[in-house]
Amino acid sequence: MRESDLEVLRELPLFKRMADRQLERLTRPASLHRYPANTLLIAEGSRPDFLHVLVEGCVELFASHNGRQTTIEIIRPTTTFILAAAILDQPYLKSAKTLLESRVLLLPANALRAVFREDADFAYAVIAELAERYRSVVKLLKDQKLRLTPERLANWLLKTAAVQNNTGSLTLDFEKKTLASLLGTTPENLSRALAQLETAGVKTTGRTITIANIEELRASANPSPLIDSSI
Amino acid sequence: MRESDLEVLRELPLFKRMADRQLERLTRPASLHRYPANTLLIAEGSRPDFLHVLVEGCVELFASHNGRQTTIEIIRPTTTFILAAAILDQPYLKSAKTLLESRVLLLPANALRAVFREDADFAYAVIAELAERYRSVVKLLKDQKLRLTPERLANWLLKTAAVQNNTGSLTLDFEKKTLASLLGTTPENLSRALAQLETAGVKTTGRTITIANIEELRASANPSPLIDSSI
DNA sequence: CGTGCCATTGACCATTATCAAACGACGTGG
DNA sequence: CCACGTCGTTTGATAATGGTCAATGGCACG
Repeated sequence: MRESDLEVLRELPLFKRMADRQLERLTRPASLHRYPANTLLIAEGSRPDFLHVLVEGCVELFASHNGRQTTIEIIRPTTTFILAAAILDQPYLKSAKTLLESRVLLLPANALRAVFREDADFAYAVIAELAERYRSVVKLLKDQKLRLTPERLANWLLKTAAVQNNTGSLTLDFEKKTLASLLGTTPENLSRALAQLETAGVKTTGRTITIANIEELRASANPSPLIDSSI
Repeated sequence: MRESDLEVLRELPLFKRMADRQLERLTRPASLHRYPANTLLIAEGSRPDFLHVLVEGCVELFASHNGRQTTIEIIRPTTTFILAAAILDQPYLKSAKTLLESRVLLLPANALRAVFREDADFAYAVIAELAERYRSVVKLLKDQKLRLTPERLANWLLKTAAVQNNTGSLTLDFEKKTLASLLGTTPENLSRALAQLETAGVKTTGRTITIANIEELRASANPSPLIDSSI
């Protein structure tokens, strides 16, 4: 592992306050990999050998059942993923694949489980991380059950535009069908939902979407901190 | 707090291995309450002062937005609820109300946060609990996004019948409209979904539902351990 | 310069929600 | 003990939402 990667790890809330000795114990057997876009990293149902940390790129978490498939989350650096499965040593509930060329750090799950039994600060960081993840999935479930597709889209646009820049424009760096699946709909209906939002000042040209008037869109999206906040 | 209630607490995975001294510190300021059915215990958006433990009865966790409302979970004894909010000291994402007369133990959230910083066993138990909760919400989200209403109902029936007894009959102890909301549909459509499952041997009389042939229902429900298992 | 896949559009169908009405269980008060 | 009202459930009719199928155009990549 390169020194610069170790620094990246140190920046994560999960590892920020960890004792040097413990961090070394975790990172010594770790390895950093580079994957091209559209590489399957994890297959739903398999056993978790590693905690994954996305260092660079973009990863989609998705699940399949009965011939259907849905996107659960899209992960950005720097984030750990599939923490719960690694901790419990239970089969992955989601598959993971790269959407862009990505660098991923693999930390052996057994080292992880050993370390947080000995490092109270780390144990607390894991608690905080899991609690936040829990809340974010609850928000996804509320979004799905309490909103119609155009509302989900409008709120997603507001959130994403706010993260990318604050000028009210955003650019997708993955396919629209992936966004459709994330929103719980089909590519066809995403197209229609985007067309429908034109009346609220949303203009789509290829992968770039501009929001003419953020306040106007916000009024129709009706965002709620109990569904849309990142915390 | 009565001695018998303390024993109940000790049975929970969360408190099983906790040091006596720490448990006492947590339970000294705790209080046990009895609530009639249909009592609001927690309002979405408010601040978490207590970790709740359902000791007896039945509690519904639900969320509202934009005039809509949906049930997230139905909790049975003995279970803690709204753990993540209490740990992070963040606003509740869900409301909670009793569906039956219930007894609920309230543990002050600040005592909770103090204790798991000092008791490694407890910290680990919290980690395991949160990881399991996280996985169970992911399963709910998959259920919602990957299945149609009759499939969700069929799988819910199989799970619930297995928990209640193994004879293939089950009795609801709450209203059908609550089940409808849990399944992400309306009472009208739940009625129709139940009628539809009659062809698979499901017979509804009032609040009692009998499954003539479990294997036949299972074939049409297509359950998956990655969505339906309780672990 | 094809070939293949994504995105869009239109037509159609499936699923689900809403509205309305009727029925029945339950509890209250006469 | 019965009449009545309330509310949950069911059923039917209708509307809205979303999914599927098919066709087209565009763009990237070989």
